[in-house]
Amino acid sequence: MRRPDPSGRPTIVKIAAALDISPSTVSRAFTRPELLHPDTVAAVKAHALEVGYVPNQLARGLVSGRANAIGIVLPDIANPFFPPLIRSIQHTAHESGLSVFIADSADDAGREQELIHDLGPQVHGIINISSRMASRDLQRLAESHNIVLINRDIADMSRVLVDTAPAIAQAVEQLTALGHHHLAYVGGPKASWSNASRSKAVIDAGRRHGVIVDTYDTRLGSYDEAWEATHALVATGATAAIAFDDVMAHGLLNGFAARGVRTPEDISIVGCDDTLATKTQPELTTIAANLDETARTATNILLAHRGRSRVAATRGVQTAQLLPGGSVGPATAVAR
Amino acid sequence: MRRPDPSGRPTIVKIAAALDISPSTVSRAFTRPELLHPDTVAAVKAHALEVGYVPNQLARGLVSGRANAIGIVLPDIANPFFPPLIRSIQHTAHESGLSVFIADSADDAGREQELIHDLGPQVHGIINISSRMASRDLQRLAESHNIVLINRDIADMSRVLVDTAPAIAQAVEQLTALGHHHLAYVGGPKASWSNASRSKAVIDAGRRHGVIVDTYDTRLGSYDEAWEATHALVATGATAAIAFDDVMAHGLLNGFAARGVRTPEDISIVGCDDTLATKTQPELTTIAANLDETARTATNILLAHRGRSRVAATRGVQTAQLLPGGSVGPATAVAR
DNA sequence: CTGTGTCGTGCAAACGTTTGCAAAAAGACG
DNA sequence: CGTCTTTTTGCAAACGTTTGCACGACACAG
Repeated sequence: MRRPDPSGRPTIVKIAAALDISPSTVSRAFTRPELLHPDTVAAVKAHALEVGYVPNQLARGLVSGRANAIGIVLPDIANPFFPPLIRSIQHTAHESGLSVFIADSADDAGREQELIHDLGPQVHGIINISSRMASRDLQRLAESHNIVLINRDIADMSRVLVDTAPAIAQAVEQLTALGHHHLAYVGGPKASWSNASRSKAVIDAGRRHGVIVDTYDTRLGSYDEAWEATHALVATGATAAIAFDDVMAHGLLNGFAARGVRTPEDISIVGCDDTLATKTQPELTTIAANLDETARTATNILLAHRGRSRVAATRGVQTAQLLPGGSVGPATAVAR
Repeated sequence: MRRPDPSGRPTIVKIAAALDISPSTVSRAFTRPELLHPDTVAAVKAHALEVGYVPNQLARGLVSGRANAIGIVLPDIANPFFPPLIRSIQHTAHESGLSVFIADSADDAGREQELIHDLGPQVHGIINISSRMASRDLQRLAESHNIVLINRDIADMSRVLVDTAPAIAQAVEQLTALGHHHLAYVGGPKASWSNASRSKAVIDAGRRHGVIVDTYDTRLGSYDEAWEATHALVATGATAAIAFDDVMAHGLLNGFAARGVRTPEDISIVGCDDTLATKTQPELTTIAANLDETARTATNILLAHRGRSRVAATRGVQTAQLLPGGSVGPATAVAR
């Protein structure tokens, strides 16, 4: 057969030959050293280091049935909410010797499904963040894949959720106390669980405090859409806006500013996810949880089941906190 | 041996058995359909679709010597410069049926080396963005790996560079024409080629136009460092600042604002990379290239050599453009 | 008909590991 | 020193593909 480069990468077999022992022994020196004589392990490791041996994960995964890798599937890498999660997942996985695939579905549920499907055989499992897929499609995929969801709540599937409801309730309460009687929720991506859950939290809290809550839906939840929404918002008389995330809050901030509406004097703004809160002027009041922990939890759910056939359904909840900034102030009369 | 689930994923062998043909034929139906009778191909594909067959990339990569995957290694996923590149690389790779590994080195050259080393056997090649490694270490790695660098210029290695020098020269010229005689360059990450090259471009252009150029070095090139730098900057009498990137430009903008220095009335600011230019107030004047194309070029260099043993050294250059915003204005006398 | 191609398919080896089982070596004990 | 354990090692099969080679079938020319 093909012999690409005769002196290719060192393999277990070559090391075994050089040391005049069996390949199994070399293999075990790395995977089950406690089974071997310490001297043997030392000799193997020394030689391996010398020749620069790196275990071939493909062969490893092939025989053991599952690769030493996990996948991340998400709607849009460029959304600042995701990169910190990715980083944290990758670091956690790396500690266990796993590599990480990344796949961006461009906000397309069909593509998302395809990516999970294609990634399936080469990974131990997949962390699917802010999935846009239909629940039944996810459940079907979960029959043949280890899937852990982040910010998507589906019964019988493993998931880690950031619960923003308490902090949103707190924000609404504070706004009410400051004299705001008319709030607006500026919504994010349609198919997003986070959006549905935040929207509901604002409406519920508004109802409890007897204030008006308008809801502005957007398609993608982008900065530009939020910017544009300010046009409609100024006309309603709302004195405070809660945005789906910080990117949109930022869009509101700048959109209002462009229309001569000052924050927080004329309008109060609350963001979410703390992706750029301290970088705006004024600094955003926002709502956020510890994403590092969210990511680690999700990754560990996946890793806990290495070897086991199926990941048992788990539900992890992370509670977000209200982080006061300078974008909230007392209500004032506004042109309506 | 281990038989985890008797009726596991469909394989080529099972399909072959079901259709009463040889596994080779099934394999060829996917990889070399032109060798087969069209009817055979159709039958195989139909059956494969029905049972939900997905080729096992591990086995595939094992026998063919290289995996159907590439890796991305970079210093910090959370830096907004990278995600668009990642997305573009992943999409391009996906079109060729390749998956993408992501690895974040946390700005640590040692870790970067380790990640490339570990990823090596499971990928066809690695795109190393803004590498922090020493040149000789990279060159040594390149002996045993297909590596394409982005924003790192090393002879005899494949690389794609964003050339900001012409646009920086143009910016300096414009600033000079507006009466600025004292510029500052606020530098980014120490080990970054982009930083070295931008710094040099500012200094060279300043010299040509006979203006003073101060250089402020930072360790990481962060927003906060830029913010802090404004303290020192206001004392020097510089009337314009060119920042390593938009994140730092943003830090300058807000840092100056906090000190009562207005942009562009009191200070002009030029950013780089166009990661958030339109989202600041005023909008940043910035310098940027088409990252999509950069990413695609790098990916294609890697893909062009599938099967070939080694990727030939290539040098691609993308020229960045000056994008006028509202953060540059005429020079005014400033307290010095 | 026989010889020569061409096309479609099958055989079997190989890729680099892991791992169940069994054999060999080394200690323990009387 | 035998015998019995325990520790350490080796053998060989298996994972799911790809691919060099060869064989059979069929077509067409001579």
